[in-house]
Order: sequence, then C-alpha cells, then structure tokens
Amino acid sequence: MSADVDKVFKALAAPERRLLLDRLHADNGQTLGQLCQQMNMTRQAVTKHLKLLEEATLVATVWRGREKLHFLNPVPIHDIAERWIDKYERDRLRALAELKTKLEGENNG
Amino acid sequence: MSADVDKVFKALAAPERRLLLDRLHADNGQTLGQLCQQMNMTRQAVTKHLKLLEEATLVATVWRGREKLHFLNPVPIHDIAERWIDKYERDRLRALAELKTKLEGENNG
DNA sequence: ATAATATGCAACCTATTGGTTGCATGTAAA
DNA sequence: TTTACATGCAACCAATAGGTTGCATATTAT
Repeated sequence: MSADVDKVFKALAAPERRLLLDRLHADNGQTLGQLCQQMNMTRQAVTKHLKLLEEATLVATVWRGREKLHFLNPVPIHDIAERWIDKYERDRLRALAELKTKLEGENNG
Repeated sequence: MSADVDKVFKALAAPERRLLLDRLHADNGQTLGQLCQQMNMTRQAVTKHLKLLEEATLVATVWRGREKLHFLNPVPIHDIAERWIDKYERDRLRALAELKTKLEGENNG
C-alpha cells in the first residue's frame, strides 16, 4: 500500500526533494554520498530531505556495508495520479470552457 | 500558460487547500463566504489559502458585486500530470521490479 | 440614510521547516 | 590496529507558514 497521501504531497512540495527523486529516476540505487553531490547544502540537510521522502514511501533504502542505497518507489506517485489527478483530468475541458466564459462574461477588470 | 511548477506543488501540499479545490470541483464558482463554511478556521485564514491557490493559477476569481466568485483552473494540474507525473509512470513497472529484487536481495534487516 | 453583508488589509503570535555545527558510531582500508 | 570513510543523532537558529484579532471599505438591503 501507499503512504498517507498528505505525506506524499508534502514530500513533493520542495524542489530539492523533487530533484533528489529525479536523480534517482535517472540513476537508481545511489548512496547518500552520491546524492549529496551537486546539492548545495550539508549532508545532514540532504539526510533530512531523504527522510521525508522515505516517510512518504517515495524512496526505500538498503544498507550495503557502511553505505546506504536509495531506491525509487513508484507506487505513491502512481496512486496520486490515479486517485487524485485523474479526477480533475476527467472534467478538464469542461472546466476550462466554463472558466473562459466566466472570466470573459462577468469580469471587467 | 501554467504557473511556476513549484508554486503549484506547494499549493497542493496542504490538505485544507486540496479540500478547497475538491469543493470547487464539486461546485464551481463559489463565493468566499460559501467556501468558508465547513472550514474550521476564520475567513481570513481561508482567504490566505485561496490566495496561494490563485498565485499558483489553480483558481481564478471574478467579482460579482460585493461577492468574489472562485473558479477552478484545470491547466496547472494537467501540466503537472503531463510534465512530471508521466515521466515516472512510464518506468513504473520497471522501477517496481527493481525495488523488489533490491529489497529482497540485499537487505537483511 | 442607515444597517447589514462580503470582503480586504495589516499586525501579531506560534509552530514548523530547512538549514547549520558538533560529536558519536560502525565499517572498510592501510 | 590505526586511520579514513559513510553515516546517524541532537542541539540550535533563522525564516516561513498558518493561524488569530482588529479595523477599513465597498456593496446591498431596509
């Protein structure tokens, strides 16, 4: 199962964390040390971001000796897409049309 | 065009604001007063949430006399789905399989 | 005209977030 | 068996978020 939807949304709300996800998407299974590179902050700060991603189950980790490997979990993003995004996508064109007419019709400034 | 992606993600990061979107999705064009009902906070607090939604272009407003009507704009959600979510959805099954084998194979606690 | 309604704006308070530094611990390499 | 490396943990700090109260303003109803 996927984590609390709110935790997922909150985890995705920071560009630093989305960047970490993007980097895992490009190269899965990286260590903390690798993920720290190119991040403009201390290792400890990166750890905190990864902790939030883990608590949202967006990232899972495995120890290999003294190194911690990080893997992307695609489930929560899929769940958000299915349960939340799709609901809005269904009436997208209708809502867009309504928006247009309302803005044109009633607004004068 | 859609707003800054980061503003959209941040706007979606609070359950109160997602609830407001849901309520507009169910009944578009509501006034501030209507939207305040069932929200367990002051009108001014709701206004602040709606301001963030507006700045993310998730909501557009129209004045009708002394009332302010709020309309859903489906564009930013669509953009997030297309530009961001889909990227992860493409390799979903591959990533899931990789995750499984890594967790089973290398982790012992 | 006056009163009621719908909203905006600003100051303020507290909790949370996002970063830091410093130190401890377990693993690998010399 | 030291030394270096990869990471964790905790205290601390500044900035931001999320709420409040109080007051101002414009529109509608009486």
